[in-house]
Amino acid sequence: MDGYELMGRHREFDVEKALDAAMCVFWRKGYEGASYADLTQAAGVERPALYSAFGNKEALFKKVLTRYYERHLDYIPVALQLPTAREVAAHILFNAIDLNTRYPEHTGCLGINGILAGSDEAEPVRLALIEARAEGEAMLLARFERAKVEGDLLPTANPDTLAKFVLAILHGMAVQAKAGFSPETLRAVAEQALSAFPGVR
Amino acid sequence: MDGYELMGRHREFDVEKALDAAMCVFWRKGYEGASYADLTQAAGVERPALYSAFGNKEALFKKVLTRYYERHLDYIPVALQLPTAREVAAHILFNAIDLNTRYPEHTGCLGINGILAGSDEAEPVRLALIEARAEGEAMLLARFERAKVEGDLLPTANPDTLAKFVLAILHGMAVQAKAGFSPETLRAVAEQALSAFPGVR
DNA sequence: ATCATTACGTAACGATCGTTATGAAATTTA
DNA sequence: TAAATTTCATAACGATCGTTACGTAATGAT
Repeated sequence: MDGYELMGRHREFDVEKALDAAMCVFWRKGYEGASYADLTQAAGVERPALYSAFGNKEALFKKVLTRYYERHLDYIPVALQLPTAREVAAHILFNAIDLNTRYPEHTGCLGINGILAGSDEAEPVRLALIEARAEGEAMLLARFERAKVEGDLLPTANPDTLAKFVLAILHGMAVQAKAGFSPETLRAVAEQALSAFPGVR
Repeated sequence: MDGYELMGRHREFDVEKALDAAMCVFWRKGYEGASYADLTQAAGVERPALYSAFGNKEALFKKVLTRYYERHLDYIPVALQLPTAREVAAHILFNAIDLNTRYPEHTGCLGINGILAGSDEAEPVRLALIEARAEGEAMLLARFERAKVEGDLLPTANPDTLAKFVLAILHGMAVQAKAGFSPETLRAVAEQALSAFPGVR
């Protein structure tokens, strides 16, 4: 299908750039806090153009969410391949700090910012965010279970609790980043958390 | 002023019950996710009655927030009076778990649920929530500094980092409660966090 | 009993929400 | 060059948002 030219007028805006613009808006304001006026203005595109390219607001958000995981949470699969559970946890925490504070105009985590509260209409999106979060937890749990088999986690360690603990810190730092915490401050929090991580120091 | 009867028609609804009803709605849906239709329906009161009693939506939310701190976060001042820093942290974490999971229809923490994202119009409320969070942190920090003076925190301990770490867990558990975590699961997370707490075991 | 004052329910306000009908402009196909 | 197809910008849709006139009912003060 490559090189095949569709009949009809060509799209005049860059779909990738429009998605990135929408991501910034959703990241800062959450799903419901972001209006279509915000989205079209950020993308520099009229309303019907966004609809024809991505569908409605919910569909657009889900595309953005997928993009967010691919483009900004790509450090997670990388972290999961590190040799020890402790290194995995440290890598995830420190990269999250960078992500949560890198862009001053949209701090915290896109995947968490919309997960807490909203109207009933936004419930499907909240559930999607909850599910995405759970998938990340499942991956981390699987990695910690492997670590137990491989011996770099003690037999007394509980991989499930450990995964949930690391993610609790992750979510807590996302909240604190939204409250204006600096990366240096968050780093101290992460290191304190890692001191609770079982295994050789 | 007690027993003094104001001129004019008497209020027919219970202000306290209306505030509690509004609290439930804000707790579940956040500030922006809660509509005035939701609030009036929950309170069983017509719109102008809410306005005349509490002012506009923002003023109502702030009254509810104050009430939330008084009625549901009252375990914090209690915790701060416990003899050791470790007991303070444990008391706060375990009571937060109970609060975050006690009401299935509005899980998590009212003070956190509205703190992450919203439209520009909701920014004043977000800032108020951020400030309230910071006040709690300041109280915990002061308590940990006292603990260092009193010797139940080692001289090498960093009270500021420790306070922020405990609150990171607190915020993280609020997110996880919103994601459906059971109190038992959250308790395991909290205990894992406490294992990172310096001092005698 | 009359007036002043407050709360009540109804009903509506302008603004914004997400969404879409519509016709002109642009491009490929034939 | 004419037909087919797609995108474009304008403009509007109905619904809901937070907020408030407005007229009536109820109470305290005189």
